[in-house]
Amino acid sequence: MLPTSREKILDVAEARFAQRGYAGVGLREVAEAAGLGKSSLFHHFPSKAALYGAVLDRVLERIELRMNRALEASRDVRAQISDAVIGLIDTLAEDPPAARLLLRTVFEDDDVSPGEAPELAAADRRLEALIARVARVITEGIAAGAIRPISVPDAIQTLIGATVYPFASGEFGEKLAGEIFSADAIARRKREVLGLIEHGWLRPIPRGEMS
Amino acid sequence: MLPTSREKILDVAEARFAQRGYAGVGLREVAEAAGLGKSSLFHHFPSKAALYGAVLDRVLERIELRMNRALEASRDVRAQISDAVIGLIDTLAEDPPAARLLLRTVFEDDDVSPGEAPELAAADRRLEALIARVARVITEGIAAGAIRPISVPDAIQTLIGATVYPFASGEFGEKLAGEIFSADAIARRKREVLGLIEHGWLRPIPRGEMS
DNA sequence: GTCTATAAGGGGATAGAC
DNA sequence: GTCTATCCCCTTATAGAC
Repeated sequence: MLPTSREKILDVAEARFAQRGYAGVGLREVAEAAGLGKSSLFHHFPSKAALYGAVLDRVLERIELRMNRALEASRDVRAQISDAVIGLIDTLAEDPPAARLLLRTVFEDDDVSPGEAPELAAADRRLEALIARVARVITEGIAAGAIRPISVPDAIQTLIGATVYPFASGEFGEKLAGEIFSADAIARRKREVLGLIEHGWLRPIPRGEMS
Repeated sequence: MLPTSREKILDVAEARFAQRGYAGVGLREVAEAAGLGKSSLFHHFPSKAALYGAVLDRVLERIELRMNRALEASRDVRAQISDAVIGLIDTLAEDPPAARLLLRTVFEDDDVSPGEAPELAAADRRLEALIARVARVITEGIAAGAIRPISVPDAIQTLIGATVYPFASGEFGEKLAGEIFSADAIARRKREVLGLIEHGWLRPIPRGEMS
């Protein structure tokens, strides 16, 4: 079960783009790591932007698959959100370059704008649909009284920051909190986000101790 | 009060590095935007890494100044954390490229490792001291019973993700939640983070409604 | 302190042989 | 589908005139 040439290229490119960014990666480097000459890359992908788009769309597809499963269930809103967070964290943990690639993509909106390649436009649509779905669930949760009346877009931004960023934080994160992708760190991240959503950080003030 | 040549260069470089990243920015672009020829840049900064380090250290200095003021006060731990969050958000809001520059720096640990230039090493030390200070406050808060027994490093990662990332999210963030640096958006971000710390997202279940 | 000129190398992308 | 060779542009950095 050797990977096809195309998948091998995508694997290599995902790791390189995540580590060094769009501008920092040369196609020569990608091609040779995949066992090809530089020019042969252009037979599989017509441009650097198209390659990046294909890498990005594949990552988003994996996340979409897992999160949609959590959000499809017609259960309690709390459980939907919890499972979506768990699904997102698990996907990011199984594909270490993914988190950094996603955040880099957000930052590099010049080089990887949807107009640069059709693959980038496809990834853009996929992400937009996923976010719309999460927004709908939170909005319904507020309407049903299960969630405080928070700002939904701001809540989604917090969710991204609290789940995606730590898995993208590399050496900095490891120095701060130890191995990022260890089973323990993954479990701690789930507890951190779920606990924060449910209770916040502060300890409830026991009855009779109100000042 | 025209900026000195050095400060003008730093202003231009901060904006460019934040927008396109370390590898994506050419010194020619920076020099000409600052009104110099490319080679003249090397008179002020001996290398690209040194310039980046100077930019980064200046950003961290501003953040340190504001956060230390919030953390120095010998008040209630809750107030220290709230004021530190508010100070961090205000600093990021007053210096729009800062958030993106900081997160890019975390990601680009290859190009901007402390060994590349003394300015980068200085920035590294500054950041380390700031984080240690925040960690101390949270740890004391837990010991005093004001904060739930959370993992301190994970809490700091969440704090970074929930405060820095949204101000770095650029076009993506604007599409999701509107203008990032409007007074309203800044106020909403403060409410979001402080509310999350204090209560979480979920609505407390009213008495007698426990299932 | 700024400039021109140059060095030495890498970038993305294309043409055409095999 | 992979290769070699090539095009043209940009990169960091240095040398030396003014």
